[in-house]
Amino acid sequence: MIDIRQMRYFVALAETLHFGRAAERLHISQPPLSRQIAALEAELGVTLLERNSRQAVLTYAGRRFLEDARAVIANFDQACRNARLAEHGDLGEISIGFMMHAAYTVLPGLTRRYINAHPGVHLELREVVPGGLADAVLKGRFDAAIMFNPGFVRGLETEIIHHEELCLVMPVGHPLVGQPLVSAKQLDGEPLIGVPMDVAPVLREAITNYCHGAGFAPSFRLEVELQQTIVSLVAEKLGIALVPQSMERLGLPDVVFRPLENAPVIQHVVAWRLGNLNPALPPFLAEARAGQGKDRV
Amino acid sequence: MIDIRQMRYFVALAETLHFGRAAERLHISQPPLSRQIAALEAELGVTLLERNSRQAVLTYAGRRFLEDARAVIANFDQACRNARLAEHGDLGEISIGFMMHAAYTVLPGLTRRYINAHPGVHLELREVVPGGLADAVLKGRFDAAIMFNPGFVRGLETEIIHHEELCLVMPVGHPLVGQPLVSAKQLDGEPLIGVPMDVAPVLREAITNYCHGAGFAPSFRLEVELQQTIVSLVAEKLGIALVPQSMERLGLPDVVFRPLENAPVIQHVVAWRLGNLNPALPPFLAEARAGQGKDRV
DNA sequence: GATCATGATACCGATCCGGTATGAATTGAA
DNA sequence: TTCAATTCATACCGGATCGGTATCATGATC
Repeated sequence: MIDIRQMRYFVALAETLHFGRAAERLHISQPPLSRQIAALEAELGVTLLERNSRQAVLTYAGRRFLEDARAVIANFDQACRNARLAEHGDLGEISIGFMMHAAYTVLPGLTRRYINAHPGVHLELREVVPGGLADAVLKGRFDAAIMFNPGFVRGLETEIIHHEELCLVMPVGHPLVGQPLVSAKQLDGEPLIGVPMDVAPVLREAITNYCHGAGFAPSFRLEVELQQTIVSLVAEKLGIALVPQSMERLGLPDVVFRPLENAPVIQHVVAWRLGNLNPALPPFLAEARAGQGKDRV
Repeated sequence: MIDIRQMRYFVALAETLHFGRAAERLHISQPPLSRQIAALEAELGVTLLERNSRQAVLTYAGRRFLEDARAVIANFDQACRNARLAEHGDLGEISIGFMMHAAYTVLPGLTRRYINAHPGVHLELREVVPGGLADAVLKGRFDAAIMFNPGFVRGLETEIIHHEELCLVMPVGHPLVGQPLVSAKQLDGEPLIGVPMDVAPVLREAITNYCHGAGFAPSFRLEVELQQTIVSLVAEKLGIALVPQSMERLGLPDVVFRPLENAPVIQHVVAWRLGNLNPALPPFLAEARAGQGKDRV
């Protein structure tokens, strides 16, 4: 059977057109080279070189085979290298699901560092609503997710990589704008805008608990999915809202942000399925940990 | 050293995930397969499959290596097939130079038949003025040429594949239009349009000889390179011309074609350099010969 | 706990590989 | 013309590798 080694021998010979020198380059002696080339030609049923005892010259078929053999050898070696890279997570693919809010916090820096450190890995980023993320990771839809901390979920590993306080956002002209620091009690009776329970349960619960701690139940007038939409609706004087601090960076006009007394802290975690063997995952998690603090805005 | 055979073994194993069945498919027994896979993993330094004695499952690196190995094996086999095809001229490339006039006679049918019969051959067609064609073939610029018969040229092989008579072309209203058959003598004194000597010496000489045979020297009023330009100029009443019969097919208006008494016969040949080893050449020459007669218009 | 299935290991004969020595053919110079 | 040199092919040998048979180790299943 024809062998990749015979191809290597042939390429060396075709590039030198001299059995002796080609053998030297291959670190073998000349007779085995002659024998392997003869065997290759016999097995192919094709004359690759004309030898007239003073020089060797490629036939047309030999010229063609030289081109093809070079490509085959390159692919072969690359395949072996790829296997080694893949084992250490330096080659492959990884899919990350993230809540859209992460696009304003940890995601940009994390992805930039990761693709720089692991250029061979194909990174698939998919933004989804936070509610279904844990389930998607457990089902294998994503290798990892960036989301609000869901607490303990069976089979799901999480690690906190970022945290930020919620703050109050109001339209300009709102009575509370005068306060440099707003307390929970002052929110009683204010119409709130927030995310639906099924979209971002963690965030919603944090707000609810904050209000309950002050002795009242929040009244949500409007529910929309995206944080930036919430801020826009606040600008339209449709209510006030508790949003992560980082939303201030959006720079939307006609709104004012104020810190809250004993503000609820919202945690971002990276989450992955216990037992996920994708070798590209540990390096990703390592980058996520390493970014703690750096990714703060 | 890692070997293409080990890749084949691995692919068979990865596709069955069962050492026994994979060995059966490979027509070997199970122990050598186990040994070769172990050797492959050792040489790669990579675990390709996890075996827990009840089933084997690919690792991530193994999955990657499977894809790569499939591609390598396909390329490898294709390279061997290509070598065999190339030897018989069924794969490769061939460059053909042709005088533009051939585009109205033998070339269309010839190229159609050739590419149908040898779909693996890349055919390069280049139209050039006939004058330099023999030289271009001798210098290796073309593997073959379609041209007027240049007679004997050292180192050049030729074979006649087509012949046609010259005829007279005149503008409508010319005195000779009344004649159903024109003799050479009647051309004496007529202003002629023809090709320059360096562009198509064979054609030019044939016309000159024809006139000399009738006892006069032709007077060329205009010289242009292309036959169809000649006919166009005839239509403009700038002179008359002797052109190959096939030019009548162009269907240019305001001109009349008339046969000549003892008309000069112009031969098309296929020409190639003696000793050209391009394996795609003999099949091309065979098609050129086979087309004799068929390519007549 | 016995049986069955599966892959790994041990060993053996045949084959293949590469090395050394040598032969055959052609070239170039004396 | 002849001799030396170069170059590739052939013959033969020891070692490595391959595949085959027999057998073992390990779980899973009943």
